[in-house]
Amino acid sequence: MPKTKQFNKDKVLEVASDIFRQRGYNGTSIDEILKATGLSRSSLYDSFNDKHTLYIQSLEHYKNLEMHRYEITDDKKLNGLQKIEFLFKEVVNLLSTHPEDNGCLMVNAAAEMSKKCDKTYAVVCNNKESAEELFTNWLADAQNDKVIPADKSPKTYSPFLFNTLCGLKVMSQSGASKAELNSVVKVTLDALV
Amino acid sequence: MPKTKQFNKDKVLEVASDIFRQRGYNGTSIDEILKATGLSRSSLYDSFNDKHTLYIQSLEHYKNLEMHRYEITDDKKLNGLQKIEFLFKEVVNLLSTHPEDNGCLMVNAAAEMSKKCDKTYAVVCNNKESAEELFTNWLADAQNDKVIPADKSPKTYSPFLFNTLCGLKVMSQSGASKAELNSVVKVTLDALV
DNA sequence: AAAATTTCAGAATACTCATTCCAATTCAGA
DNA sequence: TCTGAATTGGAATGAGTATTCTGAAATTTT
Repeated sequence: MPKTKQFNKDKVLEVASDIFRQRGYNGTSIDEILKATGLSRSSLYDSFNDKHTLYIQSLEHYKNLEMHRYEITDDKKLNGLQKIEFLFKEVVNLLSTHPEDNGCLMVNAAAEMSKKCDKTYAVVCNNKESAEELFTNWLADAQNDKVIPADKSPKTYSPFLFNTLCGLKVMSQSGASKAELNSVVKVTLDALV
Repeated sequence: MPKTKQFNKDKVLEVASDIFRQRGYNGTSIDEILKATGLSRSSLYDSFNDKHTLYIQSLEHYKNLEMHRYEITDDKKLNGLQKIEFLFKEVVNLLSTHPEDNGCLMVNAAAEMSKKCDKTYAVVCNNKESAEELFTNWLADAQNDKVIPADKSPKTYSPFLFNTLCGLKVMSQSGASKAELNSVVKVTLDALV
């Protein structure tokens, strides 16, 4: 009997997370999200409760999407080190392809909200752990394949890789050129071998 | 004949930059700044024009202060590599001493405003260049003192160091422990030798 | 002490924002 | 086709915002 939902919740989160990414939590108005999603005010509040809930769900959606993009690298026939290299090249390409629109919602959320909102903090921490876990696995693979030395413990090098990744996202907002980002990646990868 | 200013502009910028650091540009209201500085509304608008101008001046003030803190390292009787190490240890201490209040205005500004405001972008870029210049000098010193190999070009390693620095500031907002930050620093420094 | 000129307090203005609410619309199932 | 529950558009609400303005208070120099 009920009328069916006229919109797809994931699509809405997709659009919303992109606006939050560009404009931040405090810089985004509900009206902007309504316009971008085409949703009615009532539908939005009915489905997502309030702006803050929508933000947290957008964060989670973004995190899942980004991690999924990263994990796709696993399907490629590459050794662990090559996977790491592939991921970093992809990130650099993404960051430098659209210089005017290349922020990262996770980094922005860490900067803007992490200290003010426990739920944001939880997602941000969770994202860090997931990414580091991925790196840890790839580093271990690389060791098994003897492409990186056995004494370079995956557990200590994975935070280093994640740190570089976060750095790149800030650098790209600070006027760094693609060449510079690539050079940072090269030095980082050299540190592994 | 005129009444003298009842407040010190630098002190106001000090307080304002700290609030902007904690709450971001869009998250900060003029009223909060008035309360924290004790200034009257009229005095603030008389001295700083508007919120946006105050923000840019706060950014510049913060940048100068941070760079000054970094440059103090130059006074110590250390070789280039030791100076780099000292700076990173200081940053890690600062980041982990007040876990609940350890953001960096420059990183936050890069995330929140860099793409939306040319003046913010200019300060953020300028900060990057100043920091990298400092690192370049220290790396060159270290090469002269033969503590790092001659083939590690300061020009390519200084962006790497700045990248690590930015990463640390994001990591500390993402639940990284002091031990983890230190470990990132150790790997970074190992990459230099 | 008076004058000159700034500082200051706070009311007033003119938004913008998140959220609520209600009436009108829509549509799956009987 | 009719019905009932959900969806929807958009007006209404109420709080918060940056900024302006006016007149009173303050203070240094003459």
